[in-house]
Amino acid sequence: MPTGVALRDPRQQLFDAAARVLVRDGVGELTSRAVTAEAGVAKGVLHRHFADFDAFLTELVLDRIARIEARAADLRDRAGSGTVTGNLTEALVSGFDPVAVAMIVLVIARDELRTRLRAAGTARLPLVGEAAAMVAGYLTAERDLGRIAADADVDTLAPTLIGAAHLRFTEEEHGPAAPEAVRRVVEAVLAAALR
Amino acid sequence: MPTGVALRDPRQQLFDAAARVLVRDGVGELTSRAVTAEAGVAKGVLHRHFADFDAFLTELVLDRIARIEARAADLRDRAGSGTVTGNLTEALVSGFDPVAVAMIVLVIARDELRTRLRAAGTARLPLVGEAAAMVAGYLTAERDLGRIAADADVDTLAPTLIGAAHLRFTEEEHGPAAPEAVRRVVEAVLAAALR
DNA sequence: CACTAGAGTGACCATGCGCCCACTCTAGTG
DNA sequence: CACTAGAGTGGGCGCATGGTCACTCTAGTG
Repeated sequence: MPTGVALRDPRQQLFDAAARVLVRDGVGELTSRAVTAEAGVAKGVLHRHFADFDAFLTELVLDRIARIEARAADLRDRAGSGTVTGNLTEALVSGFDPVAVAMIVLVIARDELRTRLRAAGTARLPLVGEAAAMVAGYLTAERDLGRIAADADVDTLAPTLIGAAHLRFTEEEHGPAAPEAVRRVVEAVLAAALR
Repeated sequence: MPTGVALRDPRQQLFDAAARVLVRDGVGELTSRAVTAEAGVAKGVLHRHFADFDAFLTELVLDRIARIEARAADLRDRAGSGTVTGNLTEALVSGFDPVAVAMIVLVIARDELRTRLRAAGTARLPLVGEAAAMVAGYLTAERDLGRIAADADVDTLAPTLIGAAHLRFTEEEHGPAAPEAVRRVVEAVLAAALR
């Protein structure tokens, strides 16, 4: 069924399809065929818009990173209001949604992807690194406001929170957020800093 | 070059070869061909000793879990001597060696593997779950000895420590242990419990 | 209204995977 | 010393993957 009609935003359409496949079927099923089929387009579309499949995946991850960065401002604006524990729990729960977790798993699983992402300027483990920076920024703001201990080691606390929360979600196997468990983790890590 | 001579412990030989390939070349290169080539045996050997490749991988992970469990007793025996922080740092650094990290990455990457491992009775994320149980046991012992706060939430602290430490190593990309970073994580998480 | 540049299509290709199995060799048996 | 059960070998099969490209259709142009 050949069509000459242009798709609307084929790149984003493919990104969304890939996210659906990833969350629904897992990394093992994330193939170029599965993505294009899910998007309802021919295989050729992907290769017209991306150099190769790994380039597509790289841009997919970078696209998600951009969204996380957009949310970073939100968390930082919360500094000073509500409770530190509550703000962090909410940010971690909403930040590590099933798609974000699947994306992290994807990066872990695909060796090649890490190389390309590093070439794209995203050092360390992407998504996690961005998320840690976001949390560190918030914690610094709270510290400046005197709401957490002045000697709190922000640069250690941030990746610790992310790591522990990340594991929680990985363990849950892409399941729905478990805010209670995340809140306990946040409380445990910040217990000393909050006094 | 056909040989009828029996190999010595071909299963363990293949396990070791797989670990080498995994650490050296990454998950993407861990194929049945690569493993048997690394072991210096023909492809057929693997299929004589294991039903299929995923069964081999499953047993590989279970083999590593057994080693971790064997080390659990060591950590628990340390309760009461040295420092809590030091004991945990050492256990986490030696426990999350490159092979263990690669093994966790392998489990994350292979959807099929998780299903099989669960069927084998290993619930949650294997290796991580075992390690958390090990740390929880140690922390409980220290709490009974009065060396950490009586109200410390051991069951939250343990997976938090594992998660944060795990991320450290994943970020480092199978690199050598970074005891300093791990020690800071341990101190941050236990700061309140140690008062 | 003829023309064309651009976008989507899908049969096809090479590659590499897990797996099979006819075969060879050896060590043990009586 | 003939026989055989068992273990290791490796060419090759079927399949799914990522990638190619001659083709078709459409929207826009002068």
